Amino acid sequence: MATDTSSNGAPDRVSRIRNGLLLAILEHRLLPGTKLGEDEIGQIYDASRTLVRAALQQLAHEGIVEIEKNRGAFVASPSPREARETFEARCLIEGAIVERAVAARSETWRTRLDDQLTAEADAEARGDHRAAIRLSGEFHLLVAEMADHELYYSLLRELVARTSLTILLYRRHRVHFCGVDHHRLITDAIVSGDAVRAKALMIDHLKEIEAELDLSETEENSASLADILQG
Amino acid sequence: MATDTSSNGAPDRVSRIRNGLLLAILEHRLLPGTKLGEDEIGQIYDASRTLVRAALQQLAHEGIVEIEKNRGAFVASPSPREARETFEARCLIEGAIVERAVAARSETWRTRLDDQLTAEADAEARGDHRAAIRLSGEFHLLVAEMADHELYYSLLRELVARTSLTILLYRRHRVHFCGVDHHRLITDAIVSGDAVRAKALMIDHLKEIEAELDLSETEENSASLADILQG
DNA sequence: AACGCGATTTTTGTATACGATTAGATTTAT
DNA sequence: ATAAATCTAATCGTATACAAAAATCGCGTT
Repeated sequence: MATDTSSNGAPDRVSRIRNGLLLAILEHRLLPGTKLGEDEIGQIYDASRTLVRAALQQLAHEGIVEIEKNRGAFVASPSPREARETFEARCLIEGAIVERAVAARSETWRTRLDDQLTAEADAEARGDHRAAIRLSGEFHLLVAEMADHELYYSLLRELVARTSLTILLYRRHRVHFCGVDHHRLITDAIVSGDAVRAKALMIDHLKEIEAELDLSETEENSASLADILQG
Repeated sequence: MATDTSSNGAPDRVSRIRNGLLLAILEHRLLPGTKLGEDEIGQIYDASRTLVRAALQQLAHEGIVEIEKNRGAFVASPSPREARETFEARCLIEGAIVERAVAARSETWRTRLDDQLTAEADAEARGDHRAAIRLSGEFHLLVAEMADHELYYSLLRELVARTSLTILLYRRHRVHFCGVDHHRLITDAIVSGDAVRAKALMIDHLKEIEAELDLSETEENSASLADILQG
């Protein structure tokens, strides 16, 4: 399941840059709002600004990076509204995905899901938060891969990345139960063929993550600033 | 509801190129498979290849243009599989959209929907197929705008564009009932507040369009070519 | 010491140049 | 005459150069 644009084996240079940045964002090594200077990135990956720009524009279209005209690219900071919309879309799409995943269940997939859960548990057990947060997203993508629906898969990949940023910005408590146990339950329902239960569990799982966030409207800072200082 | 990337009033040059190409594709003036040479487009819009490339890459990410390495950009030709996935995704997303649209109904929106239907009927009446096909898609986008969900809106915009290409490639009969009457029924259900009926009508409408297409697997041309010539 | 203004430096936007790849035409050999 | 091979023209991939905008710093004023 290559993430490169062109499906030939050649991992073109812009995909290398894109994937490097994406991984750093997904693992929370690059935080929302971080400036992504073209020259700076170019030096790191030994590429010209032309290629860096292409990579940044791809990420911008995926909603993971924001480009401000004449100011440059930054790691995106989804607004509370965008966050809510992302979760709503995920419930909708992942609901459809699990139904398809149940239909596609097999021994092979059971093994892959098990391996995934093991990897997640391992990362959490040894306190590797960066791997844990990344693997947590990868579970959802694995289910999407099962569903054998290219469009749903690519949509979800973007949504998962945005969710990662959202959690970082809005979570209430420092630690976040990445939900390996939830993932376990969902997996059980899928492999046992219980589509209704699997769907319900998946949606509950997503809603629970959303509930752990504080998405109250901090109405666009600047506008409220006057009110706050007046009150 | 600007379609430009940067939401400031300045319609940057790459958006102009992008929108020009998109409109031509949506109105079926550019057909699937058409080569989109960088220099050629650059001369038309009086822009350098740098800007043209940016526009083409945007359209590629939206699935409306396909870029083949070292060969250039072409108007996309969705495969039957991609076509089916597009329709499935539209049913899912537009189902959610109409429910939200019903919740948002008002006199103002009733008027805008009416105007839209009038414009569609007009275009069909005077035989302006290009406008008709474009307006037909715009109806769905208007409902999405009602739903007040930025993410759903932008997803649907891509799906509608892909649908336009799909219809052109796979429709059975030359003429296609663009479905102003369907749109009328959906509108009635929305303004009357009948969410269940509106959703059912919308999904039926989409399934009917899909049913008018011939999406049988014509197995990837090249692979079958050998078989055909041997037989 | 704080603020505002202007020069300098950095960074982005766009065009263009050059090497690499592909497609098409012409030639050559079977 | 057909098919393979080679050459040529057109097109893409990438780097770089230059212009324009923004950010930074330093200076002088209050």
